Amino acid sequence: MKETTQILREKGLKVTPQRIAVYNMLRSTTQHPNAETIYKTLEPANPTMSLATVYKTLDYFKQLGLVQELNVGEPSSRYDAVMKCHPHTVCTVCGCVRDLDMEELTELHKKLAQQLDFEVECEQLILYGKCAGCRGN
Amino acid sequence: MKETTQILREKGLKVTPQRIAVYNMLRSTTQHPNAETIYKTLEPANPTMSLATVYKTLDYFKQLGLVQELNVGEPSSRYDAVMKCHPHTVCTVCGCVRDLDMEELTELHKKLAQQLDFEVECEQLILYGKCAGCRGN
DNA sequence: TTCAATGCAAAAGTTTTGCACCTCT
DNA sequence: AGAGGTGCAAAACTTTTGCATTGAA
Repeated sequence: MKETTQILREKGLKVTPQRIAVYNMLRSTTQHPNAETIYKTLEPANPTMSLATVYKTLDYFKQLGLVQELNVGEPSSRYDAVMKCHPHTVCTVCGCVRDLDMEELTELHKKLAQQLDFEVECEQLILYGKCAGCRGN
Repeated sequence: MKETTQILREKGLKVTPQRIAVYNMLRSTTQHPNAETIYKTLEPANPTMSLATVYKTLDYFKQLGLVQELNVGEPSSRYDAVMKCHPHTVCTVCGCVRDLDMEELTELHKKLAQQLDFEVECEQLILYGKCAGCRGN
């Protein structure tokens, strides 16, 4: 996996501990955390970090194509370092968000969209329901 | 089309001019307005209406299954009186939100989700891109 | 050294809440 | 008459912004 430092530099960003921390966290989790969660997770190890910087950092990352923002209907946005448009599941009980990875969808949707006179740039499918864990209880 | 008054009554809601106005508006538009837009649209004809009431009304409607909330990544939520889970297109230029209606998707997604140990209750597909109008310019 | 990033605090925007008054039933 | 709804204002919450200080190059 490419060094975080190198990736930031390639995007023309100054490399700061805060930016490294945010990007590393997003790369190493599949949980799609929101800004608040990112802040609370990183704060113990980076005591000077501020929430405003997390927001500013996420905004830069988003504009430079390092992360994507994901809104599943909660009040706050989640963030994902996987840049490819892809479907998600959202558990209606615990709220967990998971990735799906299915090529089939993409092809089908593009074909369908062609019939609609709408030029698809990105697609997001969200399946709301109960995850395996919450169904068991 | 069923009377708005009757529908509200069946849900156990008191029938007020504000509730009638909000529900009628949502039923008669395909634009998926947000609370602010609903308020501004209705305010001229209902001068005493307040934004807080629009929010409270939408919240009741949502919980009683009269409308669904739709979040396409904007800061504010949009609302739709079509209750069936269905896909949308979002124009990245003008921001317009349109419904798609394609049965195919539902079937495919349910089949795919079965493989995932995830019980699908509702699905939302959002295609981001350029609408016909914005592509022309 | 210089320019950009950070952190703080204040502000902005959306949504919720408390409460006195009003209105539907 | 009574339960519940409305409107107003204040509050809550997420996100953005301004600015003085700090830090990367």
